[in-house]
Amino acid sequence: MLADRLGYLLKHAQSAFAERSAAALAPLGLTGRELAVLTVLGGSEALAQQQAASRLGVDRTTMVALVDALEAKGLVRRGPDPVDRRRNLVHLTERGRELLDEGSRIHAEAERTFLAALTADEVSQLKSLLRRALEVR
Amino acid sequence: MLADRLGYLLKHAQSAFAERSAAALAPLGLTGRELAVLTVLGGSEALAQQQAASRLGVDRTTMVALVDALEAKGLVRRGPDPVDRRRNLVHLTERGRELLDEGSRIHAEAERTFLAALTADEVSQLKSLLRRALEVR
DNA sequence: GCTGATCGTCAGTGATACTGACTATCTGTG
DNA sequence: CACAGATAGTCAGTATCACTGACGATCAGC
Repeated sequence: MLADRLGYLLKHAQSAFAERSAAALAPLGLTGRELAVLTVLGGSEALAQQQAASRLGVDRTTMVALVDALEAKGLVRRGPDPVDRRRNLVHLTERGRELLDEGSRIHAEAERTFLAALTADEVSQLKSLLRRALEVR
Repeated sequence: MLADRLGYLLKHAQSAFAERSAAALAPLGLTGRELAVLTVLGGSEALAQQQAASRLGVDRTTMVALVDALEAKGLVRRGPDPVDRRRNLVHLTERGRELLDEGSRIHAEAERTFLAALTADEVSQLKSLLRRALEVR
């Protein structure tokens, strides 16, 4: 049975949610990936591109284009790392933090509607199961 | 927190599992997508390409290349549909059914090792939650 | 002060999926 | 029966995405 196969379920859940989330974020001019970068950068201190990339699980060459796009929109700015000049520290701008807040709100809302068939308990169960499956590797 | 975001969890679970499953299937000369096609075709009667595509959730133009590859490997064969000559009915060959059986075994095994951190109950819980989230749309 | 490693960047590549157009065929209407 | 519109499979072109390999700049250890 196809619908019992993990690969099928994950792939379709992922793509369906990505589509819904992209549509919800479009009015902000943000993609889901860009919001994810803002989220990573929203922590206490600025990160080098590579650090941001590894937290996000993307390649450092992919991060270049993501930061390019965000910088072009004025949401982040690259700055030199005083202690290691190979690195760019990426900071959120004020506008970047605004969009991060607004985007997070929208993302949470998209999650709720996507998982409308599940109770709040089941949602956290689902996330916890996925997290545990991922943590092992 | 990034690891709480559904999109992040789904994307990484999907790609990690796809990678593992592809590696496990490689000795058979099959990709995960090809095995999925064989699975869909493994039902009681032959399907037209479009029917197979919609059950799999892929585009009909994508199915063309998938069937091309499987036919080149001798695992399926295209035949005319006697009642609608626009359609190709796609049948499993004997070898195709052998590889479907072997591939299903390997896929199940890959699923078990991928979800090794979860109990059997939790695995079916996870699948059932994903299935319910998908069924709504 | 050298050697090897790391960071950001860029060009090129491969996989994936889609759109649009085309042919052949079917279906329904008159 | 004839014709219009819809559908199946195919193909070319395009967009996205992520990766590899290379490069210059910089760092760290001996």
